[in-house]
Amino acid sequence: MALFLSTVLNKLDSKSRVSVPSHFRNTLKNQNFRGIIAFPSYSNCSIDACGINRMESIANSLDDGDNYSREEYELISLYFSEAEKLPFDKDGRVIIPKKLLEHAQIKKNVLFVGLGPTFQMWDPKLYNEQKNLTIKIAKEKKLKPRLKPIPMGILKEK
Amino acid sequence: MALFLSTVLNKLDSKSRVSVPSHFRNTLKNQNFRGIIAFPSYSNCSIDACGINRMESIANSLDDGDNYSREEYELISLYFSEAEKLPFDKDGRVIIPKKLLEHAQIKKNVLFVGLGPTFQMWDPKLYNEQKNLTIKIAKEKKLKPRLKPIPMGILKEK
DNA sequence: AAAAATACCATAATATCCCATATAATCCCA
DNA sequence: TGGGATTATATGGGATATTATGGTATTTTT
Repeated sequence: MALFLSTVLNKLDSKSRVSVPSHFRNTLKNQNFRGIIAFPSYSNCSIDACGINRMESIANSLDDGDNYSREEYELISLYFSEAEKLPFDKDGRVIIPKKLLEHAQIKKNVLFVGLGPTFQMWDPKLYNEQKNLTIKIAKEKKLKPRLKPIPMGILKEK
Repeated sequence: MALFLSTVLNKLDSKSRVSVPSHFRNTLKNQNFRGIIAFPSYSNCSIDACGINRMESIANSLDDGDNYSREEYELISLYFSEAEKLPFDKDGRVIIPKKLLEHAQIKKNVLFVGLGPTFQMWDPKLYNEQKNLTIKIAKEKKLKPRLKPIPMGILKEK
């Protein structure tokens, strides 16, 4: 499975092109389509993206059966309708459609944010705000991720 | 499962490279990626690290289903965004990104500390302080180590 | 023909590979 | 068991390849 990690800042040029970070490209190397799938995030001002294999497996699971409630089904359908297939050029860049740029309020810089199975593209400033909010909420609610990269036992020592 | 033990001091060179201790490398030998995953520790000034298999299993559990609240999901996503995939070069070294070096205040020396399923990278001086603090607190509270020197025991405790 | 999309090229910065050496660990045989 | 020989490891530096990014040319669309 694809695993997108870390965050990288790249520039949007006058033709709405950006380099997709090379390690993201490597992660996508043996997928059925040389490029990315991108669509507006419904929960915030960012662009969601992933490789095509993920979309295909979602499509399959949509097809075979009753995995989803009606509402989920509708939501996923919406994704498909708004998703764009963005191929890499020779240098590993993609052209980001105007619609998506507007949704994410991206002008000059594109922040690629790895989220594991997917990644997002953000305006750097908006991302910082979102990130701070997430941390603030986590602190207020005393959230700890149940799944920690460091074992519970060791942390509790401190 | 990977098992990292003991403590090793290595040097950071002018290109931000360090040798990962050879026995750590051996521990990672049959993982899906020849290198390490590293991210800022959220509880102190060190770099947390592990093999990719651990991250993949976290990514999978993120993906399949409703295990998480929205806030938890966002928090875990933050970890992915701050994690770096650091491949070994031919000689078993990794390049540590500037961000991580700053977080851990590492300049010249890197202390590798095995923690069982994961390990950490420290500035030696900071590690000593942390260690002394831990010991001091343990004495004050008259804690006795319930834990055995074999980490499996430690983990099962909790 | 004009505009838009696509392919192609150039370059500076960066990361990667490759080799050389010093040090430490291991082996092997008397 | 000792101690030289051999191998593995850590670390430095130079050469090479990638990457990000800008721009120009070519094709396609309208």
